Amino acid sequence: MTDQLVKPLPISGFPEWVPEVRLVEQHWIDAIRRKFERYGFCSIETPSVEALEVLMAKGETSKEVYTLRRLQADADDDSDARLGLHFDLTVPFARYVAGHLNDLVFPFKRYQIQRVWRGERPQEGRFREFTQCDIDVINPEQVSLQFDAELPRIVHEIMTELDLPAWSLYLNNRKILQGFYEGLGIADPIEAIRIADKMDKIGADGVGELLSTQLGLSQEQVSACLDLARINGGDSSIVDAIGRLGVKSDLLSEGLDELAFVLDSLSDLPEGSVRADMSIARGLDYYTGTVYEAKFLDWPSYGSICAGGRYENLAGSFTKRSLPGVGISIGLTRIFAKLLAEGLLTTGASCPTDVLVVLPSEQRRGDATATAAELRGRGLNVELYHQADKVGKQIRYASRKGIPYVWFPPFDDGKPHEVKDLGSGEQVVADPATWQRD
RNA sequence: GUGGGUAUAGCUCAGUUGGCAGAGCGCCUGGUUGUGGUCCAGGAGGUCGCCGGUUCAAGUCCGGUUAUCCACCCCA
Repeated sequence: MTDQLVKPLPISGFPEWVPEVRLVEQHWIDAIRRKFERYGFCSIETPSVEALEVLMAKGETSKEVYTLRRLQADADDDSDARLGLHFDLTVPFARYVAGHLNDLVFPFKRYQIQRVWRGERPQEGRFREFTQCDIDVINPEQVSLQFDAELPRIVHEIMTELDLPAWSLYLNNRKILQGFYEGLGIADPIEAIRIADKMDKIGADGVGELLSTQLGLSQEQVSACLDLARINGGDSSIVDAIGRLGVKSDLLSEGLDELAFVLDSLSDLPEGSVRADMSIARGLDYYTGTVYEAKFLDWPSYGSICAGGRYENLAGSFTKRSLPGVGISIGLTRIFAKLLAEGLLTTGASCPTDVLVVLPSEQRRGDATATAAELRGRGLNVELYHQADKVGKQIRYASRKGIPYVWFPPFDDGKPHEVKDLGSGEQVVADPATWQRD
């Protein structure tokens, strides 16, 4: 027992915002949601926890999963022990689809905006709790390649609407990488892909070094890999460039066809917003075709602000039906936090209130309450100042919260209502039944 | 998990070779009568992260511990 104060420290990696910042974040979420719905994606929400075996179904991410346990659980009670907080929205989505096969209409297009948790060391742009905005399309047997192009288009429209600093969406296709590496006779293409993905981090020399020391590749193989990784461009002409490297495999040409299709489909987007880049691989091993990764141009090492790709059978662990899909995720928290840190967010009011109704005196409370109610009835967000403080203090309250208008009910019988515009300082006679804000 | 930095007021930080705890911003009050922002005056607010050691004396030096930040790993 103690009556000492607990320091109200924020928890590292678990961001929270002051009201005026949160208001901006809510507007972002609204904009993202509207755009997802504009393309016909429907919303689902899955529980924050999944069975550990679901979370572990793909990849070995066990170390970053937070597990659930009651503080006072009996020693022999492990009923919750098999639950973990989800670390992304794709795996829960796959489980959801597999579990609701009979209730869903396919191709199933869903969006999901939820928090996820990862037990990693927090850093700039790296959080332990953050919000992802996912869209995925999933369909039995096959998903049209059109979706591979539609998803980046949606993301492009959202990022444009949010007016983000310069960014680019990088595109690749796992089939190209895997086919190319197999065509080179590399035994472990998956591991080679993983190493190649570090290109922007450790550079071509570093990647070459790892490829030769860890995978034992020959000098020719290494230089071929690096030649491939160096190829990038905004249109399908890069397909020819890759072809000129002289490696042949069926998988490779399949990947090249797909990539060319996606690039051609997006050719109307502004120059540079979508680029193919052979050094992009994505760490997650369930991607099998198109992969996406977006970054800020000014802060390339900040990490990806958006990522996704195509997977042939993500739900394979949950059902025998073949359920390929393609999806993309916007890293809302990562993007938002960066803009906040760079001072690039324009914040306004800290509350949604349009009008503060002044309480002139305790005797006038009835009038003031009625005035507030009338304004609310006309669709305005209105709060009544509940203490008969000095008028200056009441105005100051409105001013500090960013409330644009202060309403003065009559201070004496027979006097008119007045409304003050805090932006201009102007104060005019007004009728609560007809007043319109500018 | 590995390596390095930091820890002083609500926030951002100063604090000399060890000698009584500071600034800016923010907050509260006042500058008469029914009006915010600017300006002026006043005020509140700190076991100097925590535990131990050296010393007449520790925010300052030493050891430990915790938190935090950065890099690695990995990723939105």
